[in-house]
Amino acid sequence: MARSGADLALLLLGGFRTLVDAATAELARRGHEDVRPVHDFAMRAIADGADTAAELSRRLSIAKQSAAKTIAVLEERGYVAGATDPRDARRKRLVVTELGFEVLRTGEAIFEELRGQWAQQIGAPELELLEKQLAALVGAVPVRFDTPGWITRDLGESI
Amino acid sequence: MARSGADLALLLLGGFRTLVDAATAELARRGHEDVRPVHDFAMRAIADGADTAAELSRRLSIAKQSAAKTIAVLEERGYVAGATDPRDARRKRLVVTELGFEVLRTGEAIFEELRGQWAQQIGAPELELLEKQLAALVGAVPVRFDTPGWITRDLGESI
DNA sequence: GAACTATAGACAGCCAGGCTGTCGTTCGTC
DNA sequence: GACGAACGACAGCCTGGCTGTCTATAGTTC
Repeated sequence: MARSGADLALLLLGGFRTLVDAATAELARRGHEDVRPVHDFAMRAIADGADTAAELSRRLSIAKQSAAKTIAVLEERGYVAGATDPRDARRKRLVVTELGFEVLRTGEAIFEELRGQWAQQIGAPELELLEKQLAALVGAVPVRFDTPGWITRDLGESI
Repeated sequence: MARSGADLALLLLGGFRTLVDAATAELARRGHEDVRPVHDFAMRAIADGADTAAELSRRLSIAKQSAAKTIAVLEERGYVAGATDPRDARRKRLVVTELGFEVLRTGEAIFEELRGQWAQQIGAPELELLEKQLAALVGAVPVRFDTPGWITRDLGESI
């Protein structure tokens, strides 16, 4: 029960953090301690066709340089591999490695479990309605990543 | 309509960001361009009795040093003033200045307006139910600030 | 085929907001 | 009076954003 609009914002943030914290912790427990939420989002985008730094930056609405930084981390940790495109020597085409896909699958499963817990608590139809209403309120506003570090840090820890 | 648990998390984050971005932008429009969400939260806590760096750090669940950093910014910008406690020379008692209170009031009004818009879109009873359900789901989990920078950055911009 | 423009990615460096570790000062208690 | 606890300050680190500048390559136009 929010007392004000600011509390509503905190509720939304709290809900997000609850999910993401739990997911990050569980993912770490299952052997992926070096994955943060941002990494999950980035890998999803890469797997989904954003296979160059420039494209990833557009997809996530972040600076090209920030995307390159994230990619460097993912490559270093073995979640993503890159090779120069034979048809365009400027591009470095990215692929998600098997290890990366494992993280994506595990993360998805964990989030699915968490969502199931929520559905149990308030009822599946109610949760669906809540999601529908939130989607309507959020509208076409895309989630961007030029936000404070603390959110993404938790993201990384939870996914 | 979320397709998965991860999408639910993104919806929550999106809702938060939508509110906070709008609030930060509006607050900047009304003359407070240097206030970020963290600052608002910190000022609320200070006004609410967390009037030393150590106490603020406990209230926000952040490191003492991080709290001190935030306080330094708030002091520098004139939103908070501090003086050594005459009864305990170790402590530096903080007070929110009139300028600080103005920001708090303005921020509150803006969030109230935004919440009103949401209530119009999905109906006031529905919004209240949504808040109630979210509160139940989030439970006793306090919002902590050791999260990725992008969330707090947006917070700062929006409140 | 040469010249021009657009795009990819790399390098350097900045900023915010977290963090740890260390330290001197002050308080309170024994 | 001595000792431990708590406060605040200083230095320095990390992450994940950012800008600016640079080179190489590609595509387009003359």
